[in-house]
Amino acid sequence: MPSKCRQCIIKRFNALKTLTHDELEKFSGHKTSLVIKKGENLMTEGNSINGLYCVKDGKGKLTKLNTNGKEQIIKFVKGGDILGHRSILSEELVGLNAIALEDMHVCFIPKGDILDTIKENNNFSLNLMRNISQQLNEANTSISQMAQKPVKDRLAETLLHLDQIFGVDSEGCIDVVLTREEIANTIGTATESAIRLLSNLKKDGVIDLIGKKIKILSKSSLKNISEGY
Amino acid sequence: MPSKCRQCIIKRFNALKTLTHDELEKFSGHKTSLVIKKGENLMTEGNSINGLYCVKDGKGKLTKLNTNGKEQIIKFVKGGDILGHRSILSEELVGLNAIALEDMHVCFIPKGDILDTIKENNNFSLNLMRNISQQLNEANTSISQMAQKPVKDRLAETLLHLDQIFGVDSEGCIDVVLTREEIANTIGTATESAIRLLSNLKKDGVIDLIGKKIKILSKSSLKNISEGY
DNA sequence: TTATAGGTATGATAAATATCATTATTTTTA
DNA sequence: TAAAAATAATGATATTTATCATACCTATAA
Repeated sequence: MPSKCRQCIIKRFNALKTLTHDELEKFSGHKTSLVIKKGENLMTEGNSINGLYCVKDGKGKLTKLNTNGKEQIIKFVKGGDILGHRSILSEELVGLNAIALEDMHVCFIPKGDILDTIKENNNFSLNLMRNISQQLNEANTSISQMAQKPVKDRLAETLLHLDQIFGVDSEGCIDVVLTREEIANTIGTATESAIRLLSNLKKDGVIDLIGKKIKILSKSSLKNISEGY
Repeated sequence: MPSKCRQCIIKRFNALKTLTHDELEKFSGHKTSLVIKKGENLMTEGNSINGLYCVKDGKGKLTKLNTNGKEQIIKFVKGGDILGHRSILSEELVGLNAIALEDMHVCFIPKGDILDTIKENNNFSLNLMRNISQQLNEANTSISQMAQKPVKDRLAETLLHLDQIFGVDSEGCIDVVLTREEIANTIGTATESAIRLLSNLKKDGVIDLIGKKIKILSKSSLKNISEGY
């Protein structure tokens, strides 16, 4: 049985925090809870959806398939993130794939409820807008880095970014499991190149590699590398 | 003397089209008209502003300065574009430089008026959100292309994009004057590489180079090249 | 357990791209 | 207008990155 939105801890971390008691009750009544198994798609490029997804827990990746068939990872998501905002603004199709990196719990809130709330609750609109706007800002930074930084710098940048998003586990490793290919698809390089550069960073004592897990040994070194030193 | 917002043709092309007669009158009364000379900054990375800019005419570029001091062009702007939305959503600093590629006429509308309108006019909010959301979508596509396409493909893509944004002049050339360095800073490559690739495209009869101006001779060829063929 | 597959690692080589150098051309300034 | 500065073009070379080949793990299933 799905829990109440009012009791959901996640609502504190996103635009939902501006909702009134009544608005939360309405969402609760209309929402659908779903489980996305590791490897499954929550959203698929080119499909249409009719509402917002609110991620309760689990980790995922947002990807784009290139004309050459290669996957580009655009962004990582986790609990508290809201997906599918484009569907409530226009009839346009979904632009990205959302794929679970581990089992995810997600709530789906239908478009109608969201649009009603946008009309009635000004703070909700502003928060949603702020969220999209911040994503745009991050995307712009990303464009600049992809265009101008060499692969080594982008890898360093990405490791710091993953650390910041997902934190570390009890062993001090970045708390997300990615294949080398996924790392390569994030920084935009060949898998072999990503592997080679990771090995170099390990040889230089900047990181440690424990199976697929990555442990950052020196953030300051990574920061320097990411800036070209 | 500044003209009335109500009479401004530009308002038809952006979120301002949703404004009521009274709202337009209010904007008219509070707005500032300004002229940005070629090469001058309308916004500067790291500064703060307190309102929205609405571009009446003229062309500009949005850029980001990298840690290595290199300019990355993120987006081109022209009449009808709205800049500075982040300033009305949060106190955060401007993330991009807006620089005039030719003399621009711009109106500045103070934050207060915009926020009032967002509260009162739901369609205005939705349109603004839609605008930002579309920019995010374009940015995501851009990340993917920067990360995965070779320079030649990105150049072809960019030429088609410039044609689409700015159209052509009476001679059939893309109607914007960019230096080779600016083209290089758009696609993320060295100026010499951009020059070389442009020369190749000319040799292959895909484009013509007339001074700084570029004339597309075969859109379909460019499209193919942009997709890796 | 052994086979099998998917992922990781590393070397050799090829291709793409940057850098440096030099000359031409255009634009700006005095 | 001539001189200076900025931009454009092109060659030679160095560096970065991709591709191909192969070997090595590690998890999973027969």
